[in-house]
This record gives sequence, structure tokens and C-alpha cells, in this order.
Amino acid sequence: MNYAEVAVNSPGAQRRTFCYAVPPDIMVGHAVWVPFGPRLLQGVVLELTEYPSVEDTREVAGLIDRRPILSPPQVELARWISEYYIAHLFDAAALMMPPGFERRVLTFLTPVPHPAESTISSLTPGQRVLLDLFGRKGKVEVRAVEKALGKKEARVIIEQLVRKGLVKKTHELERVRVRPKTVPYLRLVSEAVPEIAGLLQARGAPKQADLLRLLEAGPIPLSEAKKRLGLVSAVVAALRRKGLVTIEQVQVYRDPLAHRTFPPSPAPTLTPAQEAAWREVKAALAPGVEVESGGRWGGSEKAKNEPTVFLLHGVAGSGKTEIYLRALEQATAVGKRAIVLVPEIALTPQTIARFASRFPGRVAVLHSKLSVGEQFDEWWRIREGAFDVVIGSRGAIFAPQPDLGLIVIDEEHEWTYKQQEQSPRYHARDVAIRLAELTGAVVILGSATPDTTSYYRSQRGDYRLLELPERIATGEKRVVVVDLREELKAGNRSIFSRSLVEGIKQALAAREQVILFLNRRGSATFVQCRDCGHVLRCKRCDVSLTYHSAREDLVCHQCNYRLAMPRVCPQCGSKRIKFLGTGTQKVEEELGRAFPQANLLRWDRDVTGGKHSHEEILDRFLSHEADVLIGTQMIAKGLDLPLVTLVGVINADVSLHLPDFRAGERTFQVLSQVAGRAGRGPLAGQVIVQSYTPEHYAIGCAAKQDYLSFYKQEISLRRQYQTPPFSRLARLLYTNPNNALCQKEAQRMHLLLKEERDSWGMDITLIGPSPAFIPRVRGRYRWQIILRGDDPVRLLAKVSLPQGWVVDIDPVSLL
DNA sequence: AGCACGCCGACT
DNA sequence: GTCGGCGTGCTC
Repeated sequence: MNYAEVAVNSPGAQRRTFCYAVPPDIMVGHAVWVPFGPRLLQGVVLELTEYPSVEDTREVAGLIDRRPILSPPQVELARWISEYYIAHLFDAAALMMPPGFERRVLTFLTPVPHPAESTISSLTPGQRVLLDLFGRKGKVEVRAVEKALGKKEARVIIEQLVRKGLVKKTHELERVRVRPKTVPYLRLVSEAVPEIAGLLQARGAPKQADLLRLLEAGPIPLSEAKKRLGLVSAVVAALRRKGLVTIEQVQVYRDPLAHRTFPPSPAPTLTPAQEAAWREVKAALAPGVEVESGGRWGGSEKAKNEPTVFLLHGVAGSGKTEIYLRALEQATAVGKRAIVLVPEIALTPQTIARFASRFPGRVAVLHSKLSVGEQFDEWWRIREGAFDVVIGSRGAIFAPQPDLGLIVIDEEHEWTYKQQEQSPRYHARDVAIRLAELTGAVVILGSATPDTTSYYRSQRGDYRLLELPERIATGEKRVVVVDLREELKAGNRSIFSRSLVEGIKQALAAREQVILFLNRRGSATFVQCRDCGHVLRCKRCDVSLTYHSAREDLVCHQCNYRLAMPRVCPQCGSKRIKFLGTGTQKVEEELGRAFPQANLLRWDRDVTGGKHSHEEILDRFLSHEADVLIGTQMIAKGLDLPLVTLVGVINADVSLHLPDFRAGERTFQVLSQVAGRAGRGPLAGQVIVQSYTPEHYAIGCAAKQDYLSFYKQEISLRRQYQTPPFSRLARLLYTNPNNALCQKEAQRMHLLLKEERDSWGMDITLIGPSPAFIPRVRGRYRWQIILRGDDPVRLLAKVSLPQGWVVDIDPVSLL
């Protein structure tokens, strides 16, 4: 094996590997430095071969780390992600690398000393501005120049100055962002401690004697030694001078769970339904069922078995978590390790405690709120096999967990499992299933409101359905839908129906708590002039601005552009500007007016800026500092709030009529989840859902808490319109500051796709090109084409997409 | 990022 | 018919 296929970190490298000659000790999964054109780049070895795949090969320049950073199954997984999601191979592999591992090449400019007077005097003003940027510094990064002068302008001027020989370009690697953290430790050099200590004591150096005696037990951190004995640095320095102690750097782990203890908690008795579900999971996890795997760092043989996927369907409070915990116990009992995914917002201290107390010291936490250092340390310890369970959000599916035997995905229907912002736009659930296929792990998908596609697969027998029908020992719950059209007819123009007002009144009188839900921030969702009808819109995005009363300003919910509330209409100068539509702030204000004695608390993205404020708000509500919690969907997540007896949904229609085939499913899920917050304690619960379209099945089924009825109606609509799971979708989005250009390119691509489709005879429907639901964001126009068919990726693989195109395979939203 | 290659217009 | 501008693609 003298050659390697390497995924290279170059934008041009695309979805292919490059062949390099390698030293004999190299392994698949090793990160390497490779020469690529004129520079050195990072790469990952994906395959070792005996013969080169091209005539001329260069040599791998060196290993980045002695240990492989991707396991053999992860290498396969990276290849699959790159192909399925049409993403660069290196980007796919980078998902699985230790945090902060990626390093790019930076370009610097250095001025050439003592240029001739004549060249200086002939400079243009722009060239002078650039030279002034150096100031006293010897070099300036190209990115900084581009920031100062603008990208295009900067490039032109840099080229001119390089040609004139006034500046030189140099390349440097980005510095390492994270390193292992080390702490100074004190260590004894001499053996004969008692004698020397006695001698020091006699010579009037008792502190030095104390320190020597303390170190007899072994090396301890310098800071701890100082604290324990009340020492000053001089004492340590004296002993070092005498050559009796040394200071050495010892690596320590930055542990996100440090200073927290979790009292072990016993496993509770299972209900009959839990027992039945548990028995099936246990059987699948039994030793011998697994596919062959070559060694603990993952199999080198490709597993060909279909993975075992369970869909655990159970309402809030039916005890899904207990099934996860038992499965984790079983997995560790047979020598396997596990990854647990939860939505980012559910990764609270309570959730972590629930797992950590059953597996004390054996749980690692991975999520984006940790410092890069903490993530780095956790990553390496996970790779060493230090934890039985890794719990984290979306990205934790790529944790280097050895001997993977179980993957749990809680709330599997959640959209946050889909990476949307950047490529690869992967879905953690689908990646997990593919990973299970490669490692032989068992997958448990859990949800109270499964994704329609997941449930369909369980009906077809691809997944094994486990039902947990009953709630465990909580109070009664009643759900009422209020028709807001009737309220209007009865002359009630307030945002609260009469039943809701009555319910809040009763709850407050009984010293119970209330949750009010509205899926929209702000105070007024749009602001309109009553004389000319002008609606205030964002200058860069074609969306109306939302009024936020707290700061008395207008905010664009797309790009966060803020504008002081104008006193007069910017179009006609009229003073009669009206606030329309309702957001959470408006609910808070109106409620304060109706119930001045009640303590209110609001929970949405506007009030949760800081790191711990989610917890702070929740703690304040839990300790009954407030009677009513008003919030967006953040409040809908699995919170246990025993004092809440009333949940009010201000307007259930907000998400229902969006132009997306999943609007019904989304509304049903959110309403079900919100309704699940009532009656969690021993008290009876009531849910009041306000709607202008109460006859819609998504609202009716959510009110009846009837998942199966919802599923049946939803799946028949999906079949009728041939939307997923009866087809697969791909979304192509093109953005450009020039609308005409944007449209032209979208039309060109559409034509190209159509020709390609017809020449191959593919059964794919092309929808569009059309402006996106939000046609302009941050000054860039947006046009899109939707591909619908059995295999849209196959068609996309036939065309090359120029800069500006974004491909989203299996998009969670078409908006 | 930097260089080769190729297409088109101005010149001999 | 040739030279050279710059736009595009390739780098194992």
C-alpha cells in the first residue's frame, strides 16, 4: 500500500480525492499535510492502494497527528454524506474531526524596504491607502486589506503593487486554535525526603520542609500546593534552586461536567407498555445479533446488514426516556457504547442530570455552547473510549465513539437535526441510520409526534414501531378549541377569547400557573400608515418590519436590521401609523392590562441573549416568581412544570397557512407539544387553543391528541400530491444582488436541468424557477428551483452548479 | 492562490 | 497571420 486517496481541503477539490505517495506507516483516517499546487493543505486519507490512480503523484508532506482522526466507518460515512448531500468530501470529513482541527492557509502582504522615490511619487491614491495600512507593522493579512478597501478594489490594488515590486506575498498557516490544556505540577526530585526535610527544618525553613513532606505522596498541582500550605512563590523557587523539586506541565481535561455530582438514581419499575417495548429493544441489543466489526476502532469490513431502527412513539410523560436509559444500560452491558442526540434546546442541566445520574462518570456532553477547548478535550477522551454515553445536539452524531452499539435520537421529528446554514446540509437522523448500517449499531428514534416519513416507514416495516400509549400518573387534561370567528361575531375584538380570560382568572385565583403560546416574536408584526397604506419594510429584505415595544424600534426578523420607530409615515408624512398583527410582546402588554395583579414572564429569542438565561427564566417560573409564562416555541420543549394547569394558544393558525407542504405537520407538532405542558403535575390541566380555522385536521387532531388520525389524513395528502415520503425533494437556491441576473441564471439552470432530465429519461418534476417565499434577504435576491422525484440527486450529479447556488437535499422547509 | 490555456480583438 | 488581454479551470 504505497499510495493514498486523499480528500483535500481546497474549494476546487469538490467531491473527489487526490492520489499521493505515502510513507509505509500511514493508515486510513489519518489527517495529513499534502502539497496542492503551490501550497500545503490539510487532507484526510480515505483509502490506501497499491497502485496510483494517476500517472504523476506527489508525496504526502507529513502526518498532522500520529493517531487517525476518522475511524473506518466514519470514512465511509464521509463519502456517503459527500455524495448524498452533494458536498465537498473534505467538508464532510471535517464534520468528524476534533473541534478546531481545521487550519487554513493565510496570505500576508509585506512591504519591500527602500523603494525608489520615483515609484512612490507615481502611486495612485488607492495604492497609497493600501501602503498606509502597514503603519509600523511588518505585515498585513490580505483578509484585513479586503475588509478595509472592499474585496474587488483590494484585489486590484494588491496585484498592481505586487507587479510594481512594492509588496510581497507570504503564506502562513492559521495558528492552532486549541491545544491540550496543561497545568504546572510540582514533583520531587530527591528520594531522601525525611532527612532533607529535617535538615531544612533545623535551618529555619519549615515551609520548605512541609512542602517536601506533602510531595512525598506524589506530584500535585502547583496552585493546590500553594493553597494547602499557604505558600508564597519564594518557597517553591528556593526548593527548585536547590534542585529538590521540579515543575512539569501535566495535561488536564477541561470537563464541562466538573464540579457537578450526580447522585446515582435507581431504575424505576416499568409499566406493562414500557416492559413490552423494552423487551424488543433488549433482544435487538443482545450479543451475537451485531454485524461483524473488525476491532474496537470500528470495522474495516463494510457491514451489509439492514440496521435495526426502532420508532418509539409515546406521548409526553409516557416514559420514553426510561426506555432510552434501559437500552443504554443493555448496550454497555454487552460492551458497546452509545450516542444520544437531543435537540439543542433540550440539552439542559436537567436532561444531562437524568442521564449522568444513571451512568455516573460515564457520560460526555458535546454541544456548541461549550468552549472550543472543552469540545477538543471531550473529543479526544471520547475517542480513547472514556465514556459509555455521549449526549449532545445534532453534531454529536459525529463523535468518535468507539464500539458504537446504540444511537438514540430523542424528538426525532425536530427540524434542528437538519443542518441548514452551511454545507453539508445533512440530517442527523438520516446520517445516524447510515452510520448504524456501517457499524451494526441499533437506532432508537423517539417522538410523541413522529415525522410523517418516519411513521410511514414504521408502517411499511422498515422501522419497528414501539407504542407507549398511556401517560404515567398525572392529572386529567381537557383540550378546548375556541373559534375566534365566533368571538368576533360576539363583539370580542381582544386577542383573548372569553374562555381564555375565564381560564386565566380561575388559575390565578387558585395560585396555579399559566403558559401562553404564540409562535411569533415582537409586539406588532407589521406597521401600516392608515392614510396611504404604506407598510414599513426592511431595506435589504422584502419582509415587513416588526415593532418591538420594549426598545420602541422596528426590527427585521430576517437580518436583525433595526430602525427607530418613525413618528410620521415615511411615504406621505401622516402621523396616523397603526400597529397590526400580534407577537409575544403584544400578548404580554395586553395581559398586563387585563390582569394587572399577575406576575408575567416572557420567554423568546428577544429576552434570551446570554449564555444561561434560558435556565434563569425557567428557574424563575419554576419557583413561582411569575404566574404566567408567555413564549414562542421555546416553551414547548419537554419541560416539566407541575404547577401549570392552563395552556393557552393565542393563535394556532400562525404556521398553518404557509406555502409549504409540511405546514400542517409542523402546526400539529407544535400544538401537540404545547398542549403537553399542561397537567404535568397532580393537578388537572386545561388547554385552550384559539383559531380562525378550527375545522383544520391539524388543529382538531392536536386538540384531540390523536396522532394516528392526523397521520392518516396527512399521509393521504402526501400520496395525492406525491410529496415525501412518496418522493424525494431537492431545493436549488440562487442568490444575487441583481434581480434580473438572478432570475436569468435560475431560468438557465432550469432549462439545463430539463434537457438533462429528458435526455436521460428521468422521472423528475421541476418546480419553478420562482422567487423564494422571502424574495430578498440582506440585499440579495433569491430564486429557487425544486426537484421532486425518486432520485433528484442523480439528476443534479449531471450538471455543474456555478458559484451562488445552494443545494439542499431533503430540505425541511421550502420557504 | 497562481499558473496554463483559450477565446477574441487589434495590430502587422 | 500574430500578439496579448483577461476569463476560466486545474492543482494528485
